[in-house]
This record gives sequence, C-alpha cells and structure tokens, in this order.
Amino acid sequence: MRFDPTDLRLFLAVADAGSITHGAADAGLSLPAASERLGDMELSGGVRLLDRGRRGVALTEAGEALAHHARLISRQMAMMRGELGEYATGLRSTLRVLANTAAMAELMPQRLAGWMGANPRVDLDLK
Amino acid sequence: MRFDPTDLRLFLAVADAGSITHGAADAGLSLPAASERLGDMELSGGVRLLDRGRRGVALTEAGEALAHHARLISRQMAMMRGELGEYATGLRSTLRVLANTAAMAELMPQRLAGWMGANPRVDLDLK
DNA sequence: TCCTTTTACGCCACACGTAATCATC
DNA sequence: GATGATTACGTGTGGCGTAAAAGGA
Repeated sequence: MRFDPTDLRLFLAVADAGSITHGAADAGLSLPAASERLGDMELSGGVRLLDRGRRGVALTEAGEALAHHARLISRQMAMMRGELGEYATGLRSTLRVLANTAAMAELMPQRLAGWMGANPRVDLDLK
Repeated sequence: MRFDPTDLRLFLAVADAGSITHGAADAGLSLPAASERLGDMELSGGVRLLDRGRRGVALTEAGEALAHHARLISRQMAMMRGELGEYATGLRSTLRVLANTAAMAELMPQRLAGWMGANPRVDLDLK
C-alpha cells in the first residue's frame, strides 16, 4: 500500500472524470500507466476500488472511502506546500492562473498537466 | 517538491532522532540515501529544513513547520489505511505489535525497518 | 462496432547501497 | 582521531509510453 501523492492525485482525477481514460489525461499520465497504477493500488490494498463498466468506471464503497481520505490528504499537502513556500528563498517560482469556474473544471487539468510535468520548478496556484 | 510518504517518514525519523545517521536507520535507509533525499527536499522546496551541527542536526523554523504538517499527513494516511483495511478481502495481513512506550520509541524503529521493507504485504500496527 | 480497459514490451531514469572524502569538534 | 554528513559511482528496478489485444453494451 504505497499510495504516493501521484496515486492519490490520479485516483481523484479518475473519480472526478468517471473514466480512467480522461482521469489519466487530467493527471498527466498515459492510459496504460494509469491503469497499472490503479491496478497496483487495488492489489496492494487487497480491495476493489473501481467498478469497470461500459462507459468508464464507478467508485466502489471502498473507492469512495479512499477518495474521501485522498481529498483530505491533498488539502493537507497543499497547506504544507503553502506554508513551506513562505520560507522559500526565491529558488522556486509560483505562477498564478486565473480562470472562471467552468474553465477551471473542464479545460485546465488536461492543458496544464503536461506543462507542469515539464516545469517541476514552478508551482501552479490555481485561483 | 515531491514529498512522497517516504520523504515525510524519513524527515520525521530524522527530526525525532536528531541526526541523519540514526534517522536514516530508523527509516530503513542508508545514510547517503537519506542525505540525498533530504538535500533534494531542501532544494526542491527552496528552503533549508535542517541546521547541520557537530552532533547531528536541528530543525530550522521551516523544518518545524514541515514536521508539523508531516505528522498530520501521516495520521491521515494511517486513518486511510485503517478504513481501507476494513474492506480488504484477506490478501493483506496485519500484525499487531505490543510494546511499552520506551521500547516503542527506542528499540522498535531500527528493529522493524528492515523487516518491513522485506515484507511489504504485511501492515504493522504498532499499538 | 465503438469506446474503454488491459496486456505486452522495451526503455530510461531514479533511488538505492558501498565506498571514499570532507568537515567539525 | 572520532563522529557525522556529503560526494562519487555503479547497479537494478520500477514506472513510463507506444503499440497491440481484449472486453462490454
């Protein structure tokens, strides 16, 4: 049960998107990489997290529980990053992105995922 | 700023032990591996986390902040594992270890670290 | 027959440990 | 000199993407 931040981020993306295909894209992973990660999560936890169906996936009860905790942990990690950022000495840069709610939810993730992967030294602060 | 669970676990071990040498052992890592991880954490965060001194290390202000959040996140992750464990289908096993407080703090970490690394399918529940 | 997921496969990078070096008291 | 941290370096593997196969309504 590793559940590193990438696992949690991917799982939430898949939960939100309703399919591994779109969730993988939102998380900046290829579809097979995402499928493998999710499979490993289920295997290592000994529990099914997703019900695979024709039009994507749905969360099992355990999946819902995981999503709940994953959201809490993500929030906590964001707070950690934020507080740590206040001590930063300028090596790091933060880029604030402004967008309305619809654009944020529908367009930003897939647009930014790849870019963020290519620019790890820059934190994105979506407001 | 990756800060995966291993990073957090290591940092807390180092914070508790007061030296990278002993913290690395408690976290089940070699000293150089731990040193590199900590250095990368400081580099990627753009902030010093540890003051290196003659007899080990001390946390900077930023380090204290990180330790605080790391403890919260670790707790949250433990709760997540616990709840997920209730859904598990028997593939995984949990081993409960009983020890008094002093032994828990002083002896258990270094004894168990290696063993846990070699037995990833077993969760240790230290009570 | 599509749309989604899984499996196969080769590759590269990263994280590790051993060993050597540096620093500080 | 002893203790603790860092640097150097070679190695193995874990996670990735491309491509091909399988499954379901």
